[in-house]
Amino acid sequence: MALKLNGENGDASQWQNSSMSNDLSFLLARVNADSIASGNSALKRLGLKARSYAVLSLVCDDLQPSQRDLAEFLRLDPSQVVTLIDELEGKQLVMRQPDPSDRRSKIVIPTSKGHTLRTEAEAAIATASQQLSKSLTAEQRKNLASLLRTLAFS
Amino acid sequence: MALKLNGENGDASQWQNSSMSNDLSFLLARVNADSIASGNSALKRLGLKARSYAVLSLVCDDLQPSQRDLAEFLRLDPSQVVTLIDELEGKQLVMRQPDPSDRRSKIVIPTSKGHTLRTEAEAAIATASQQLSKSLTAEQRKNLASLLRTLAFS
DNA sequence: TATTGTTATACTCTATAACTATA
DNA sequence: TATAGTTATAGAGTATAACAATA
Repeated sequence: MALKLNGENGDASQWQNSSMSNDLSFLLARVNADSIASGNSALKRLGLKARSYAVLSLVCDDLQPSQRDLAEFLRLDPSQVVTLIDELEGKQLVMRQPDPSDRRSKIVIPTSKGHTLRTEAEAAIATASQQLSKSLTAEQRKNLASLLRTLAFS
Repeated sequence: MALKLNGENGDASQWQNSSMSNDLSFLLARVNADSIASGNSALKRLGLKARSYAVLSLVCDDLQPSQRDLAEFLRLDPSQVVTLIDELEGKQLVMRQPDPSDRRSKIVIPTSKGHTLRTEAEAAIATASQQLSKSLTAEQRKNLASLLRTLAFS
């Protein structure tokens, strides 16, 4: 074997010489893969995934988003949002409500059950996120979130 | 419509009040989605995608990885690596070479055509990455890469 | 005519199990 | 018995086009 790999992250000292370790898109992809895996794992017992948690969480803020709004914000196709809302509505976590000012559009609002589950899910995600970024100091974590937020909303 | 959205990133001032804008996993997912889209777009004319570029780039470093090594590093299933190497080999960008010390294993090495394309692809990705992170200063960009590297290799 | 939600569909990505050849 | 690569297959995720209702 050309490369000796140890542990779940392999032999970092070998790979850190690779050109990819300076590649922002690669680093994002790899860290995101780990993040989704840890998120899905943490949310499993609640019957949610990273994706459905994001929708539920957004709906539970007081933004009253339409399905279109959710699609744009979460970088999803509108048809995917249909499926996600179907799921959450089937579990009585959210409800579709026609927008009085535009009857084509449907506003998504949370149920009390949805609010409750969201609170639990938020805690589960916080723990998973803490675990994921345990190699960073609290300040570094804040800094990382701030930089990503700038990229996300620029 | 409950939320007014303008431009490709929507109305940031509205969404930045949402709970998700503090959620590391969400921020990673969204920025990664933009990164893959811009990467794929930049690589399209070269017949590559973000994924195949990562493999080619790694192979073009002098690490002589086995397919197993690539799978572990890129967080891919070994069967996915088969497909990726098949593609790259079909385009004569890389070659499979049996490992003399373990004939079960195959080392992947670049062709000169592979090296050439990798150089072009590297430039394309650099431009796309620059574009993606144009809202950050050079120092912030370095800082972001450093933080992500810590997470990726911790 | 354009847009929202919806459905259907196909395409990509990812995960699993089984097979072969080696160790 | 265990591991690397391979194959087949199914499941999840994503993208596209078309349709009904509404603007």
